[in-house]
Amino acid sequence: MQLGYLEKLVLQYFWDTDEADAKRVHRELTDDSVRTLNTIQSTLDRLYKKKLLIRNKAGHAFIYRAAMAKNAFLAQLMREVAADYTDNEDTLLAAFSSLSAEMTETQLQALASLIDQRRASDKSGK
Amino acid sequence: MQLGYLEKLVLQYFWDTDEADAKRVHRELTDDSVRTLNTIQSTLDRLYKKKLLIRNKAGHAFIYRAAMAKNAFLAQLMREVAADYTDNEDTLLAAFSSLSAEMTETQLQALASLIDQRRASDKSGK
DNA sequence: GAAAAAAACGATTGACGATCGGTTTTTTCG
DNA sequence: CGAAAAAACCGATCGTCAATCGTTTTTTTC
Repeated sequence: MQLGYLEKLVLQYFWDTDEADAKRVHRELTDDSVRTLNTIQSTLDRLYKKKLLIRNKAGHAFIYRAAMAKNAFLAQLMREVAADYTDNEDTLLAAFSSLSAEMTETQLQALASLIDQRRASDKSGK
Repeated sequence: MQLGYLEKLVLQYFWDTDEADAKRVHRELTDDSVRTLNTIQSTLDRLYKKKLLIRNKAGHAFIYRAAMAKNAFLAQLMREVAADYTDNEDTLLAAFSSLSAEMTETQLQALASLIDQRRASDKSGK
């Protein structure tokens, strides 16, 4: 999923803000009037068509909100990236391996405990 | 680092093949004559300018080779992606967290041991 | 030095994001 | 209801960038 500058900006906006209509996004995201409301509208529509935003017609205008959590999106994105360069199925591990190759001991430690946590909660949550 | 279809294809080629000149890449990567040697040359040049390929003039022609290992490249790519959507500095952890959220217990286990390994070798290697 | 090979230059085409102007549809309200 | 305001929709333009080659220039090689 390849996004442009403004698309990223708007998407990030919705990770901080629960929901908003075009007008609000425009007001809160664009300092002066560098961009028309129309531009924001187009961007919202593009993001909607890409399934990155959800929208509901609330009376008059569309109210948008993020279709998925930031973390889920990041994960998807990274899986895509990895898949783009790796034939085999276990992309995820390959990706992790690549990344961990450049982590410091401290980071590795943090990561290890993060994994422990996840595993523990998976077990109890099941 | 945004790459096009052919660029990816060529880059992957160099992860399998130590070195090659344009002619060889063309011969081995393009079935019929869907593409001109010239097209390959342009692509090689673009990848070179993007620092993804190294080249040396060996007598007559340029000999290209991958500038970095596949894993290092993947890692860089993912760090970029993560940085694109995360303000804070600890992008790497955020990325990992996102990805691990969708891993199975088995994968988590594999990852955990992978990390142990890395930490162990870091310690002994120092 | 002339032919052959490779590199460099640059033009064209096709995607796609950003940006709006204009038009149509929907709402609102006096 | 009917007009004005708001929002959605349509589609055009511009900029960037990959893909693809033709052409020209530079190097090599005999």
